[in-house]
Amino acid sequence: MANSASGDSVVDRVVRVIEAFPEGADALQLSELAERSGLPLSTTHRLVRQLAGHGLLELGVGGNVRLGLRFWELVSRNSPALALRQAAMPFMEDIQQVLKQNVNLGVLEGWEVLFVERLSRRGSVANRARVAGRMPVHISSAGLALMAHQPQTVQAEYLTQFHDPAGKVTAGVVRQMLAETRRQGFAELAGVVDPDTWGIAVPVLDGGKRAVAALGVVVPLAEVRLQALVPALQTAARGIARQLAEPGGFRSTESV
Amino acid sequence: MANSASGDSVVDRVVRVIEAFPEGADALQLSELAERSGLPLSTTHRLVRQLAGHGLLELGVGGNVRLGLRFWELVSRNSPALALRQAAMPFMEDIQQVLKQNVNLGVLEGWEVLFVERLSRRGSVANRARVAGRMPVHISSAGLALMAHQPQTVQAEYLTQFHDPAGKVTAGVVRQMLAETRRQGFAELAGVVDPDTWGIAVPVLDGGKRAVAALGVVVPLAEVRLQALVPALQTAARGIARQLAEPGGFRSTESV
DNA sequence: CGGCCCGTTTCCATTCAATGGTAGGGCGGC
DNA sequence: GCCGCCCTACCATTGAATGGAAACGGGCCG
Repeated sequence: MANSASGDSVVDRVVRVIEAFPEGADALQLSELAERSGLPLSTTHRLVRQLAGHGLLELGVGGNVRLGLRFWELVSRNSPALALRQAAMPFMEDIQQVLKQNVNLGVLEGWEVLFVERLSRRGSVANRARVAGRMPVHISSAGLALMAHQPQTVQAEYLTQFHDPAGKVTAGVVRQMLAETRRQGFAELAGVVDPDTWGIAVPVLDGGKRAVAALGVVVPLAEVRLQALVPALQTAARGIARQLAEPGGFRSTESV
Repeated sequence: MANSASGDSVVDRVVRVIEAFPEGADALQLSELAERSGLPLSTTHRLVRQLAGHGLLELGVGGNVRLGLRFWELVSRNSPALALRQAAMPFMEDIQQVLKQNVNLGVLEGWEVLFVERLSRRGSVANRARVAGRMPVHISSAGLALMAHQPQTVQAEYLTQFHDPAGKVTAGVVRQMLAETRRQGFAELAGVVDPDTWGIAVPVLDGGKRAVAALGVVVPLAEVRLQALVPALQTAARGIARQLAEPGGFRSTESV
């Protein structure tokens, strides 16, 4: 009953608060935030007020809280995500204008794909990928493209821990999909994400042939022209890779 | 010589650290970060390690620090910036395809414009606006469009505090520009940002005729066809406004 | 090869900021 | 009008945050 009954530091708690915002929710009640973050109401209240004081959170009328523009600004302006995005955007737009369909760009984060950018025209087919959203590796073409071009050790580790909550897919199946993806140089996933759509993705490779990102499209199942599509994607991916190689470009996560 | 010699809380310090990243810098030395944030080295080191533990920062090889993808993810996925962007993107792409030039989207933050999105084709003219970057209100067409459609009280307050560091522009001149912008319904700025470019922007108005964002383009000074351009922008701006009005849409900053 | 310099990392006694239970206030619903 | 819910404010307690100092590491120069 003193400094932190739960034994975590102030930083931990701030992170808890930020992480408590569920994806897609724009505003939360203070009490709800407290519950979600697992912190006492008093503590949450104090932290929120402090963060709001810096503009990182914005306080609405009745104690409702949302993330502030300032926070987005601070974090975005130096994020590797932005650098990657900037390098890729022109190529993504080219692809999109030719195909008139969804284009997306993802990176590997944990054992999931994190989508950094998505272009979708009105009228294009549904696309589950959301900007700053995640998807499991094994049910997204971008995920397969990324994982198939990771070092063997990483792939092995991924397959070891792999577990499908639905219990439908086994690690063996995923291994085969990865092998096939690697062999082809691109990933395809028909009707998995959505019954009527086809996902296709190619890796963006760095100097060491490691995938730092994946460039993908989602097209209607009917009109798939792989012969035209894949080369276009691969060309774009090379362009992105070249752009990244330039000074100040994006480097993949090289943690300690 | 105990808890915070400088009298600021842990939250304050975390913010200081994040803010210490200068725009565009992808990695910082720990010592540099400590100096920039004005914190003792030990403290900076401890905070950085904690944040890195949560993936918000990433530690490079020799104590160099950068923002983590996870941070971008957490902050982006619920940011009003993303909501606004999502509503605006399709319209921005339309505009861009017709004009083949830069399109940008900004909001008012403090007394500056914060650019939330920018589309730029290769080959289009230079554009100072960077995503998550800022520009002064009075030297950006987006800024004028935004400020000209704020409540009178806000405009008055802005003009009162206005001060051009270069000393060239007076508040009176800005007032006139705002009036002209308001009269016309769009802002134009020729050769100010860049000598050979023309910036044009229109406000995205909410129900109360208040500008929540500004949609702008940057075109070469030579080929300006206002008659075609402005209506196109205004149409797009209305489309964005309509999209925002939908449930879950972007609401402008309504602080306490 | 050795010494030096510079930056990162670890250690630890001091102390005040963080904590959170409790109480007050305001709004809406029954 | 009464009750319940939620935000806000208060305040004694105490352990987490602090930062100077020293150890560590590695790259450069003499």
